[in-house]
Amino acid sequence: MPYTPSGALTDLPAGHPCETCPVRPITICRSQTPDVLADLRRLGSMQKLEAGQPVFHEGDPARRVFMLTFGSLKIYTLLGDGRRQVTGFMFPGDFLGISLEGEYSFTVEALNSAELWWFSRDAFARFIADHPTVEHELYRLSAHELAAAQQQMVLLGRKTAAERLASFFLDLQRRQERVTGVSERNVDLPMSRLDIADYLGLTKETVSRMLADLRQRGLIRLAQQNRVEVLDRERLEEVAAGYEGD
Amino acid sequence: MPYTPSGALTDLPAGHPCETCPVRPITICRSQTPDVLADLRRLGSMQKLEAGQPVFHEGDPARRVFMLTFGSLKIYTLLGDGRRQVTGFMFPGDFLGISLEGEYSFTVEALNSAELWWFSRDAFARFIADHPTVEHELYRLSAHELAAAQQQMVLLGRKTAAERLASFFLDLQRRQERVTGVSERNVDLPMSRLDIADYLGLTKETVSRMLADLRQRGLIRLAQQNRVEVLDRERLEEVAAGYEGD
DNA sequence: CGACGAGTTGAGCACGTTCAAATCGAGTGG
DNA sequence: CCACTCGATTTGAACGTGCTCAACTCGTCG
Repeated sequence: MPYTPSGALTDLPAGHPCETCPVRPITICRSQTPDVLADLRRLGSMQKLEAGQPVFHEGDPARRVFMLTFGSLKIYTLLGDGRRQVTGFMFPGDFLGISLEGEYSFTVEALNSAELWWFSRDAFARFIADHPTVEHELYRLSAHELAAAQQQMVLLGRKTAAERLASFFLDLQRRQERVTGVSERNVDLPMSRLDIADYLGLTKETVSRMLADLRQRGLIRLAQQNRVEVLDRERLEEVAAGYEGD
Repeated sequence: MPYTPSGALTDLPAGHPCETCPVRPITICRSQTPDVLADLRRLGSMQKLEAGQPVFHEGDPARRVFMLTFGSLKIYTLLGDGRRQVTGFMFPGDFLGISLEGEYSFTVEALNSAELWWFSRDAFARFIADHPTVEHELYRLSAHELAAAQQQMVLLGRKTAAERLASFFLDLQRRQERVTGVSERNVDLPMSRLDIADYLGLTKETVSRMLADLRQRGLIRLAQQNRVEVLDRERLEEVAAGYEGD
């Protein structure tokens, strides 16, 4: 159940402001014109992935740049003893691997059937050279990423478990809105409870419990196991922002 | 006790690789040549700050770009009920406010006597237009920032209190090395215990306790209240990375 | 229908918090 | 030079949120 048809990149409404991007790797947003994107595709190759397959691992030499066109990915890093932090999820239209390091500093894995295009570093650099607006766009977007990363630090450093869940659903909702272009009360969860837990700095048990809690408080409904319906967005926003009846 | 003389920017050794930047706002590193920096200064105005004075507040219209030349700053955001997350510290050479949002999304305050240069958005844009290498540099640096932000997410989401402290000291040490160009066992702490706590997602009491813990284990020494000496860097690295005797 | 993995629920525990008191340290005035 | 003050830091004890470990349920696929 991915969010968008595979024609996502050209079909998407242009000029979305990206004001409230949730945390994710560098993204070239919907503001690229179709012909620029067509140029880009010509330089790359397509790759299909099944759920659980890696795009690359932490420590691999960073030779390629990726653009996700279908499905969703998770990004994570591991600590010595196996503790895991998911640092982001990717959706169609997102770019990956544009940090200019010698090695990837995280692992990326498909959450479901995914389709992505890859480019050699050189080809991508040539593309940027041919399209001078792109560099600025990349820079602009990475600034957005950074703002989103700061929001995630606030979440991880200072929010309670329930607040983290609330923030997460609202972020996902906003993001799906940007990808699909339509506002939806239903939010798809292509990731497992464990992935959510590792993203929010919790355990899967706590995620489960807080989900039940938000449900009992009438803020959300579990339409299916992997789909949440936001029933009271306003109150959910309050919870997410740390305003409560306290 | 700031880290560097006020001539920092031109005096700094050129070409530092910035490989392991700790979390901080966008920085134009030491790789800028002195004449480029002189050009930049010509466009801006200098501003002095005392400890505790704000540079700007969350929500202020983002009209200016700043470059810190002396002293240090802290960056934070507040939750509705006063909970605070410090998302970064800034040191001489760091840039601030280059995200292209309409409003600053965080508050910045001086930790001690500081000196910074500011530029109107327009002037800074003109500067970038005149120096085409800078855009690329900015983009490169924000990619580094993002990598550092991801590291901080791992810290906040998955590390224990002791591991957070260890990571923090090592980050600060690396950063002071980059600023001063010399390797030092002593690490200055221009921020209060509360600032450290709010940066690491802890309380000031826990910071104090874990400091005592690391001291008792012979990994650090408290030279003064605001200066830590790293006694056993290797073991401290192990603690920071989450490898322990477990 | 049975088996397996993912998700939920429950009980006890632990790490870090909270609240309170003691100590330290820098600055001020006698 | 020392006494005093005030804030920052450290230390202590009780508490609580979220974790751990275990049992149970659900959904999916053979």
